[in-house]
Amino acid sequence: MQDSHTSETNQKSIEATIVSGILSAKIRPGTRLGENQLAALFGVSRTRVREAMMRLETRGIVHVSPRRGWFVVEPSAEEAIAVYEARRIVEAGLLRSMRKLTEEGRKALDAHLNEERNAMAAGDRQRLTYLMGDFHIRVAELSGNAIIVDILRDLTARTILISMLYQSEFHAAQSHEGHRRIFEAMQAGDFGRAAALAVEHLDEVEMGLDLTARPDPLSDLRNSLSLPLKAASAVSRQSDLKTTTSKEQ
Amino acid sequence: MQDSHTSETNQKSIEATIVSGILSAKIRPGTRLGENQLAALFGVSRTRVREAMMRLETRGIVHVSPRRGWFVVEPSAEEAIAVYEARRIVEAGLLRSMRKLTEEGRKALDAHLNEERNAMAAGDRQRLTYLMGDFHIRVAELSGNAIIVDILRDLTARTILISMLYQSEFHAAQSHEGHRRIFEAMQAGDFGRAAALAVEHLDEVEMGLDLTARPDPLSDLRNSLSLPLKAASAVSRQSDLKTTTSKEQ
DNA sequence: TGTGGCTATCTTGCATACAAGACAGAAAGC
DNA sequence: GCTTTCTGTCTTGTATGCAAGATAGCCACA
Repeated sequence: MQDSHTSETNQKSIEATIVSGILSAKIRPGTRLGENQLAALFGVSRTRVREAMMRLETRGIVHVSPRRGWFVVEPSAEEAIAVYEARRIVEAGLLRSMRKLTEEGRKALDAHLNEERNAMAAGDRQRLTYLMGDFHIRVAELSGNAIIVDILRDLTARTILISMLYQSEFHAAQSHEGHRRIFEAMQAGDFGRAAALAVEHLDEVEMGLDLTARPDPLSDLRNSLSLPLKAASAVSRQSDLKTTTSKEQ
Repeated sequence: MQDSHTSETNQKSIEATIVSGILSAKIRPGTRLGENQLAALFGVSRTRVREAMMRLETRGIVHVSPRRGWFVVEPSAEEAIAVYEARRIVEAGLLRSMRKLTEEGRKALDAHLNEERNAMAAGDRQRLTYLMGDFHIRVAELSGNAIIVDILRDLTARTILISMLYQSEFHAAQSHEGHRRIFEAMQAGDFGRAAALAVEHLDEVEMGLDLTARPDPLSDLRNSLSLPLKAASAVSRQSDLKTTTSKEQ
């Protein structure tokens, strides 16, 4: 893929490499990302690694446990629900805002669905995971709105982490069918239906999760004893303005 | 407002202070944010300031001009359009996803609309700018989804920067009326209509912009010649005693 | 065997030092 | 007077050093 880790690596590539690794299900939730390790891997100093980590933290991809290290986030069940909810909101809004599917867009999605089919036939689960997420990013790209694309990319990355934690079986065929139907509605110019189908599709995937399965079997014990380790799931980043009281939890 | 800049300041507060300053229209687009200046203001070293800047950069709030400094973003006309588009997508999706308005929520919005009225009566433009943006954040807060709230907060901050650049007149009454109607639809439980009204409202505000007015009349010339410079018109720094106010651009 | 405490080591947190680019203003040349 | 060049200063870019917390393992001891 990338030309090893020559001195060429600019700082953005650390970020991109990690996100890419998550999107393609090569990096698991909870993976420790040591500053020294990454610095050595990318041939830079800790300073640049830290900058990348800070950026990834604001994107909700990693979190830091003070003096212990950086970890790929392990979304809690509550966070998982919030991510799916956010995706439904954004994706439905996105589809509903569309007015027509360009020929170019039609081709892109069609090609993508073919890739999904091929990966299913080949039984390549890792690639399937990547493709299932990528479909939604491709839809976002059709809007031409970079802001929305970025938002959905990060949400998709989190979604993949969630499925690595809570998804017991992988219903690829079901997801593919969902994508196919969304595409069909878009092709028919019925974006309201496409939006409804997208919501339905995300609901299905969310329903396929076992949110009672704890990522860390001891997490509730830890939490009740307030013994931080892993999971530190406390509120991603709240409020630049009026934090007020809602610390609840 | 905030308890000065005691040694207590943690790094998040740099971020929060700047975003808050933008949301309340106290920081103008293009403002230079020198690392040394901020470090002195907050009583920390440049390291922490840089971390905050990096985070704000990923949030689309500031950008860095290599070896020249950090600046509050000055969205281009194209970016402005993208921001409004993104807001329409997210806010419409959000409203449409709602099922009911709780009594608590109704009270919060009602109180907010009262604040808008008061500020209009008082003619406090800066506060009005803040309130007009805050309405949308409050709506997002009703969803209870922190992800959506964060997204909309950042988009709102950018919106305020955009209006400071391109909005010649401030149609506060019109915006207030838009908010009132959205609230009314929500109260009636008609969230589809609320979403449509929100889109309409954002359209109106966007239409009120003069996107042909360049933030810097020379920017295109500068860009084409890659001659960066920007005098950060007025206000920006208080450190030097140079009295030569830039009388020409 | 089990328990408590100590220490060595590894981690990030943060500040600082220095390098290098960008700019402004003086100086030089015409 | 006008332009060009040079140089000093200011800015960020990056690495590194040191402090301090967290952890694991060892050892003493009951």
